[in-house]
Amino acid sequence: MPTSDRPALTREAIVAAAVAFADREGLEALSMRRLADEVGCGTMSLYNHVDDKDDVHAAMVEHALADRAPDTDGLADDAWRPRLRAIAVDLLRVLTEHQWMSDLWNRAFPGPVRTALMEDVLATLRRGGFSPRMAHHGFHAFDLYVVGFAHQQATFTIGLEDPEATMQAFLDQTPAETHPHTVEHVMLHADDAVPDDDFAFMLDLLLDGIERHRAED
Amino acid sequence: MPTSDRPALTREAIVAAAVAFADREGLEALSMRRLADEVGCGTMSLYNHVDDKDDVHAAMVEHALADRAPDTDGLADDAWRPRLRAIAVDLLRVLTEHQWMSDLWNRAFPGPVRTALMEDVLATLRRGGFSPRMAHHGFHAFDLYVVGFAHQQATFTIGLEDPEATMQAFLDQTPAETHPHTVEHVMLHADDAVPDDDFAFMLDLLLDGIERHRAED
DNA sequence: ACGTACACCGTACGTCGTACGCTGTACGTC
DNA sequence: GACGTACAGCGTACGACGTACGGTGTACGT
Repeated sequence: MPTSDRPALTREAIVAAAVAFADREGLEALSMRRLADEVGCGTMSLYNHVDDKDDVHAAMVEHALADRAPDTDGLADDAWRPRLRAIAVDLLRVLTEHQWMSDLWNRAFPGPVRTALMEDVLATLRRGGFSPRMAHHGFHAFDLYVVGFAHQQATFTIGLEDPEATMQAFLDQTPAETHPHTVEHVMLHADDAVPDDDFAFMLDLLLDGIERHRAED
Repeated sequence: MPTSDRPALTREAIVAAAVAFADREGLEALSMRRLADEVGCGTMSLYNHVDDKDDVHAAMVEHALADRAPDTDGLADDAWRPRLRAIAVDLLRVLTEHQWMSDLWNRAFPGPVRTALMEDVLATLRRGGFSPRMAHHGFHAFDLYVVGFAHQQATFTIGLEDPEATMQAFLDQTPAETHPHTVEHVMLHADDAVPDDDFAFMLDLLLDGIERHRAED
């Protein structure tokens, strides 16, 4: 059992493998045994670099969130609206690239990377002229919107193995006579496949709403 | 092994027991074995009335959602704003009474009760003068807000076994010099324990935002 | 040359969801 | 009454899971 001549087991390597695996096979397929196979080590060897599965989850969020790169070049410090928009669009990109992230968002303990994002949003609001109380509300609304949207997208797009059949099953159980508006709604989903439109609408709803309260408290 | 002289095993009884158990011990503590113990039958007997665990989850959501009772008495059909507000407040009540629901919301296949809620919200918007497209957007924003808020509340209030210590651990790892706004934000959480304020703020943000788009498309 | 520390991992325990097949009762048909 | 069938209930078993524990070997400070 040589301990050298192997690439050396690292926390970073483990977490990166976990992210890659979850991207490929989904979060619920990720077990400590499969992760060890992926890394190429015994199952229990993982525990030399990781506390437990929750620790892996938290580290995965941090790892994936690390390539966040909001495009705020040339934006003034107090240009809170375009800044928040850039942060939101970029965050949605990361959340979309890693479908498992929204699941973990509220479960995993926030690390430094997530905290930096938090500070970023809050600082943007405060520099934009919002009071601490309004920045508080704005932050929560922002978080809710972006992550919630990504979560819905993830569960509806990927969570279902056969979206077409699932939608048909849903329509079969909701007669148009008693649920005309629901059927109409589902049809809108079937027609245009543009969730980008939804996201932009909700984001503007949020930003517009916040702006109206900028002077308060 | 008498099959009678026992209260008779029913799908309803199983689901009700599952809801009660999850309310008491949490969703992750709910296993098919423990549920069987709760009901007072063998584990596999459950499967005579239930497809699998996912089926139990979906039925739990339907069961809990069934005592929804929005206070819309005396409200005009086209009074969409107070109607939506009443629906939201009532839905939040149900989601708060059953902390596990927001977890299952996007996972469980929607049954007739959930569909009725959907139809209720959409009909309210359409009767209020919104176009199909705007009702579509409004519905999603509504869903996102209410369930997302409940989800955050549930994971932060109950998900943590020791909220006090967890918050302190978070503060310990985020120095005030580098993250002044984050610390400020967390302090606001510690000071006033009024999430009602947060919910009302976000709900009005949403309703105000929607109202501005009532004439469109 | 020896002691210690520690990365690695084989084994094992208690849990999970559920497939399978056996039981015994209830009931429709003569 | 006798018999056949259907079906609710459940004991057992299988393959997964997270992870506690203890052994084993290498590397390194002395």
